[in-house]
Amino acid sequence: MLTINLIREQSSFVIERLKIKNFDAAEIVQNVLDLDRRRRELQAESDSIQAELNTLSREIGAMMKAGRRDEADAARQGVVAMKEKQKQLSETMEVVSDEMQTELVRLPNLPHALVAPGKSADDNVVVRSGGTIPHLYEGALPHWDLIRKYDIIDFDLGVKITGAGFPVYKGKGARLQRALINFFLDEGEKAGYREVEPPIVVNEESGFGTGNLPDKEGQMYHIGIDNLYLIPTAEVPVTNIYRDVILDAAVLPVKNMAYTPCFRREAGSWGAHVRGLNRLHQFDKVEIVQIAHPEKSYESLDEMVSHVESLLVKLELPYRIVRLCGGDLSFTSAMTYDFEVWSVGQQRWLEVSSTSNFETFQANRLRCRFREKGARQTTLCHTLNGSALALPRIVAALLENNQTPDGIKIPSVLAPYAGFGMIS
RNA sequence: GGAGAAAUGGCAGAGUGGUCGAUUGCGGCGGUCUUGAAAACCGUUGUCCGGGCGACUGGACCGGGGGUUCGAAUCCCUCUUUCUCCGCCA
Repeated sequence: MLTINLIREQSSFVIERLKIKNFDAAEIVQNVLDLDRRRRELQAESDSIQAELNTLSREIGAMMKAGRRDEADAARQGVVAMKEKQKQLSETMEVVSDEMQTELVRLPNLPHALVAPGKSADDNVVVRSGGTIPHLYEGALPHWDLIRKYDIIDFDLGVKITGAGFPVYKGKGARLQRALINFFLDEGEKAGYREVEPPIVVNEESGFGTGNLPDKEGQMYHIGIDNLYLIPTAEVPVTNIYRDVILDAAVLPVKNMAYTPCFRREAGSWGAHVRGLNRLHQFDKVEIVQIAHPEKSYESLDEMVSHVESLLVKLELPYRIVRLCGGDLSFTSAMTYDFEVWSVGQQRWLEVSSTSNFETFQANRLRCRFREKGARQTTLCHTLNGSALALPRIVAALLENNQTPDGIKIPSVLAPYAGFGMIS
């Protein structure tokens, strides 16, 4: 959520910047400004009547104490009408304030100045690439055939137990999952992230804090009886640790990471390009999250990008890093780098990580602030997060890219974690 | 799931209808003293929303929401959470 101050002071800038996201903000901004003005008028009036009431109440108290009953009773009569008026004003103010909030929440985050204009993923900017793309050998298979051949991931079994998009990992397939999770967590720890294990169901307020509610309501599994949501990413519980928190500037940046399963309904997004492990309803992911000083948050973003990149290098996967253009940027993000690995079996890039700076957009919803030493004022933090990494597409790429006629080779960095060097 | 008790500022813990944003202690910050530190002493120390260039100033907040009252941390209703006992249980 954008701050009301920004809109008050720089409304035309807001409208201009949002054009990069192909978002026409003019009408909403105008509504917000009107409602904000009205809200402040109502508050001024309501507050002054309340101040008067408070004074009168104190006087009545003094009269009672002094035993002047008659005067007190007379004063009491006069207060009733004022009370009614005040009540109406404050109720109206509530309504106006809620309306303003509703409008404000509809505005996406402003893209950073470096974000290029653009309509779709085609306009994203490749900033770096690495690794070598392996050549297909005769008889090479896409991963959905490889997992059958070696009997390591079973989609049919998942359908039986739950439904489509909930695979069962078996034997070395399950072991490989665990190896990747441990490898990612160990690497994260070396990079200074504290591991946390958060709840994987969250309440409404947490969903709102990170911007998943109300915007992406349909993407999450909802447990109606308890009004809780299955997390689509560890970002939600981990970032919400810092909801309603005022941090000491000296502790920034705060770095946390978590492994969790993630649940996504993916309503209406099925098709030929999402076969196999490409898109699942449940998958595993290690997420890194930083709470940063506003002046240092892009340093944090760079550091996170380097960290994610180092994982791909160690896994010996061919990758590229793209900076999303305005049209591809999410509602909440100011800048996002996507990481893609080359899938030799499918002959295309697969997104395996999305690493973003949300600046104050989430922090404003979360009321996550910090204070400089000795300062009285609090300031909104910047929040960032990134996948480091999401498992399924990494597994897909590992299987496809490392297949040989004799089996699938496990990258040397993973072998000690997996306990085997080959799936055959 | 049943019965009971509780929820107050960073923490501990007073306050049961009137000037209480809230006694006090600890912690934090600033200072005096000291070669330095500790101790001691003095001062200061919540958040949010308005108004004002500013000094400053109005309002709200004692778990959340609602009610009674001229006036609520204090009384009533409701929800949530925590603790104790019982039941069930990984």
